[in-house]
Amino acid sequence: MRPAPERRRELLDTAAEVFAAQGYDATTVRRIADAAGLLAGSLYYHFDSKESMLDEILSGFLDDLWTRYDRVLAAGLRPRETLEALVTASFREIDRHRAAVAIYQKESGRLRDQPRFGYLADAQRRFEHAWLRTLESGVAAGDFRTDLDVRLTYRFVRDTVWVAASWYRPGGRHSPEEIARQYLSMVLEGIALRNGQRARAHQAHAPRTHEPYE
Amino acid sequence: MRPAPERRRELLDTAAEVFAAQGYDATTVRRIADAAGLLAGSLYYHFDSKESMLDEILSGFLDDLWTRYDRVLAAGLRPRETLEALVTASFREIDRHRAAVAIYQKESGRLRDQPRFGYLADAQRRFEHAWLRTLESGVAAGDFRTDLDVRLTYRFVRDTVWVAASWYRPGGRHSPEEIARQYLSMVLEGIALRNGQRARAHQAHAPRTHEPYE
Amino acid sequence: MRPAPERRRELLDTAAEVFAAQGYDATTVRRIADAAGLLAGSLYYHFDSKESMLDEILSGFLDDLWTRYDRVLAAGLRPRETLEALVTASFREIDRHRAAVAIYQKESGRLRDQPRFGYLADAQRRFEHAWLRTLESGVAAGDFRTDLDVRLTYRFVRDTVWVAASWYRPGGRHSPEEIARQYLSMVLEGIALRNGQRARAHQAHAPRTHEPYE
Amino acid sequence: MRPAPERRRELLDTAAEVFAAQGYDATTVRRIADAAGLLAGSLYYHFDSKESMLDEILSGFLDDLWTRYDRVLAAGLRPRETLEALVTASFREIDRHRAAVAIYQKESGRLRDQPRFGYLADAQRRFEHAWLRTLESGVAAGDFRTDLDVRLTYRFVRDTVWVAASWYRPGGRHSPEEIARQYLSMVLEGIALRNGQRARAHQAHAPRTHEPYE
DNA sequence: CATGAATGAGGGTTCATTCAT
DNA sequence: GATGAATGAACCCTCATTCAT
Repeated sequence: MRPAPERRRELLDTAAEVFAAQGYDATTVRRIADAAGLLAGSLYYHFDSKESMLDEILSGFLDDLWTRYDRVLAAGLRPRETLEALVTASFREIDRHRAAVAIYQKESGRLRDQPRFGYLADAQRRFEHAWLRTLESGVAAGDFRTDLDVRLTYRFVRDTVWVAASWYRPGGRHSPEEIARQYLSMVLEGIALRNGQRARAHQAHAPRTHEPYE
Repeated sequence: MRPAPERRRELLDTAAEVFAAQGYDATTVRRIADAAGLLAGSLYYHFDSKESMLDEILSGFLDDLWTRYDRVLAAGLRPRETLEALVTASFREIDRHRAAVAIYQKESGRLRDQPRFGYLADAQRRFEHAWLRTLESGVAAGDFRTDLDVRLTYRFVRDTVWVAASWYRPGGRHSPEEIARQYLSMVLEGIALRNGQRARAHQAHAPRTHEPYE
Repeated sequence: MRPAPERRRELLDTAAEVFAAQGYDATTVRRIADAAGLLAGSLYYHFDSKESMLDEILSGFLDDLWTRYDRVLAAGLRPRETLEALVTASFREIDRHRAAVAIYQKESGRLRDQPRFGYLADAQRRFEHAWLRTLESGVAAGDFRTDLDVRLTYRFVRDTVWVAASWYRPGGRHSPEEIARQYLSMVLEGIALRNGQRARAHQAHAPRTHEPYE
Repeated sequence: MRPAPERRRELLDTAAEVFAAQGYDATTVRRIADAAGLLAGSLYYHFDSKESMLDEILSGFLDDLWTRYDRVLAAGLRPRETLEALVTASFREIDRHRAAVAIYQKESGRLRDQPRFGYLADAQRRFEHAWLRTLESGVAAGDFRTDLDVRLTYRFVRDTVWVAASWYRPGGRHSPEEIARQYLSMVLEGIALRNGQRARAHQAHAPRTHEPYE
């Protein structure tokens, strides 16, 4: 078994694309091989199994994601800034790992229960913890509204961000940062127009002056 | 013919539950049969195929949904009220058809291309049209912010609502109306705290005095 | 279990028709039931199994056939007259039991080996014996050519007659007797034109003056 | 790609043998696989479906057959010689494609209606046309008797030849040419003994001096 | 590294048959 | 006599996986 990590990456990217488009179960190993330009059996020189491809795709994505999240969480920002930073990091991750995110969205619910994919449940717990802490300390700090159910808010923000992977196409009109900004504006300020909204809204569009993470 | 349609409904509900939990492709017909307490082959007395079960589940849900949406859209409400009504109707639909909504979320992307499921693409177009019109006339009427990309807003609102099906459990702590109210409050006002927020937020919780639709 | 032998016969005729058209294995019990205007399960009030229908159809036909053949064979005719009588009896049987004959042609080869259908092998042996004896004594008596392989001739005559069931339609242009006459003329005299042929051929068409059998 | 086509041919021959013995519908894919010495699923590496095996078997046979028939029909022989040549070609084809012919006999009636096997109906029409023309011009030329119904004669000759596939075993006592000769003798001259028959019959057995076709 | 051919487990589906009503 | 619903065995076919070349 030689190295050739680039070929591996290539094949993995192809697989991720097909998994994302067809769903993991509906994807045959042959379809991946077709897309990659070799025969089904040949994939087994590079990977142990179809499942291990999925595994590698998902864990690769989560590793990247946590690297960034951890940097944000360790930066000691104020709650609202933390939230903004996490959302922005998420959209950047969607940009880099679109297929993996889409797969994660669709399949993680069921995979979580299998021992091999236990790390998905772990990741979810860490997500929940990070977000809840951020929101709760934001409420305590007067950054966020106090009248909302925090769990509901958590789900709202979380889902709101990740589903974007289902329609986002890298290289499209909006950069990930631009999308993050608009999403943050909606999540934080709402979509309803109010007195003085225009001023605040304009702020939301203003170029960020610092980007402490990544 | 006697109580045939009820049995059909029973089996369909069981199937929907399993499809939602495992994904359509990962679900074997035997598993559905197990859950329903009969043998795999017996399902074919009631249905033509696994696919036709899926079809019936999805189209049943969409029919119900459009019945309600159409009532709302025909009511001649102001844009913001229309949006509130649509979101509320959606959460009620999630409450009644949780499994179907979850399936729709996960599978419709891929099914859309098959002739048999062409109605999924149609439905999506009608959704888009209804929502975009509501948002655009809301912007024109001064109900909604003018600085947001309308398509982005559309996706934001749409996804935000429907993903809820992935965690919602009927009969849980919050009624669909209660969840709708909190979501609407977040979507419309945002989660950030501002001057005078408390008053408005309180309003969001106030009991609705009229429910013109459904 | 009450009598109702007419219903039985009706159903059996329907079954025979479908078996003949589709082949026994390709015929589903449900198709027979459809054609007979009842539900598949209801057939089992009348018959033990699909196979027993087939059995009854085939043995019914063979019983009839042997009744006639035996009468012919017992009549003490000269070999050539015996042959003519057997062929004529066969075409009459094709007329009365067209479907059964067609089924017999297609399926008997395979059924013969099953214990339940052992009588098919018996029948074939009796056929062979009757025909070979007729042909051999015909050769000895100077009725038939001496230069032909008798077994080959037997197969030639036998098949030549029975395959007709595959295209024969009762109530068509030609009566069974008419067809028998033409076939006999071809089998006995050949299709080639020869000196004095016209006279003999005409004879073949002449009305039979006696019909000792049937 | 190396010796792939040979394996295909091997498997196809095996399948044809089993189809011929058991009937297409009564034959399970597994049985074919058993006879070929591999597992049922492995057949699908070589063929799309059970039906496509049948298709290939039948169309392969018909292609071969028409190649020979066309050569005969294009040779410009006299009607009687044409008939002799066609019958001889048929028996040679039975020798080479015994199983396929038997399958054709048993199944073509039902298959004809399926779009995929439409070529069976075409073939039948071409057969009919070729034979009828030969017989009719033979009648006109004084080769064949004028007192016979031509359609009946056509069926007589056609069936007479092809059913032989149900009992013929390649490598048996008689060569296909020998069988053809005896059949032709019976069909043309009849089996009845007549004045001067012996001379003509002897001719029928005489070695052919020329074989212009094949 | 890749191919071609095969394996073996299972999946969707069909269908003869049963039986309470 | 017939129906509606179910059984259970088997069938065709798919697909992840293996392995000699």
